[in-house]
Amino acid sequence: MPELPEVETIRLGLLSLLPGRRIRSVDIETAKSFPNEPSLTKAVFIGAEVTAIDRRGKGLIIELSTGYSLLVHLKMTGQLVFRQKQGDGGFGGGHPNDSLIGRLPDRSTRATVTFEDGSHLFFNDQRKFGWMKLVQTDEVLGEPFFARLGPEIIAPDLTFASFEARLARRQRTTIKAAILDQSVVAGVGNIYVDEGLYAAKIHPATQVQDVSRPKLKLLYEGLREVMALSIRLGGSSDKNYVDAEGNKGSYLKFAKVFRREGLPCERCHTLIEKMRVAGRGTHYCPHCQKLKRVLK
DNA sequence: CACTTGACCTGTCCGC
DNA sequence: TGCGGACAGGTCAAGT
Repeated sequence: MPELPEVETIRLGLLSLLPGRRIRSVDIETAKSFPNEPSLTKAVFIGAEVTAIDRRGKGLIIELSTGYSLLVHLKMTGQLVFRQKQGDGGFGGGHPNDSLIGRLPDRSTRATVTFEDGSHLFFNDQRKFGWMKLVQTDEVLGEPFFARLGPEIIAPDLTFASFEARLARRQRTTIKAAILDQSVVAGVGNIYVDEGLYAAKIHPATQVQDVSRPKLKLLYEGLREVMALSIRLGGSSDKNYVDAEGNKGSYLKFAKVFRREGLPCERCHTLIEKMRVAGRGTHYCPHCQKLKRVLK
């Protein structure tokens, strides 16, 4: 899915589009994608006004005037796309190559929210891993997904000392697996963990306990910089990701290793390689990111 | 307990 | 062209 920068880009888009709009109806095509009881949906969703849009880790929180919030997790292939009117093609904005999708709803549309003014919010999700669910606003952070999350990797008050201390809970696994663990820090996924490890010159399969303190500091700084840059660029569009208006993000043009296997490293010109770490496709420079093991 | 591996789905791409 | 298998931005339950 969308990782933190993609979800944040969607949040910013929705923030300029949804607050103040009142929900007229919802059309659920795939029950798995929006499994709330119809009676609850009718009571707290239909007729509600959107009051705020928040984000925690890779999860979105659409706050409603009824004291409930619509939580959304896009997982791997989810999209939340707003259209003023049904049938808008999405190709008319002057950026014809920036849109991945045409008329909506389409084959991957799992639910459609219609507002009083006739505009729509489409929840598309090819693989059906994503979900939307209604929860009382004051209980959102107690939801299992949110309750487990560590601090935001981009939080201004996340210090290096805190980052290091949280990683210490995962000494005997790979640094890549530890960073992907959302309970350690929230928001980093498979693209940005590879980019951050490249920035810090750490081999992704290094045991956490074998990463030196200076390198850990570089990783902390690298992850935060990469996230900030990607938010500025509207995120990464590899396949499915689009923002709230259906447009792609451009971060991948600046990626140093992700999906660049076989291409030269910008630092040393060694060819980028791909391997499997923590069950995920992993991109790295075999020269800049050497595997080091501390023998005891 | 800490850690790893499948499962959840659909679609696409690659080798035979 | 068809078919099988691997793989895809994420989590979670069930294994060891």
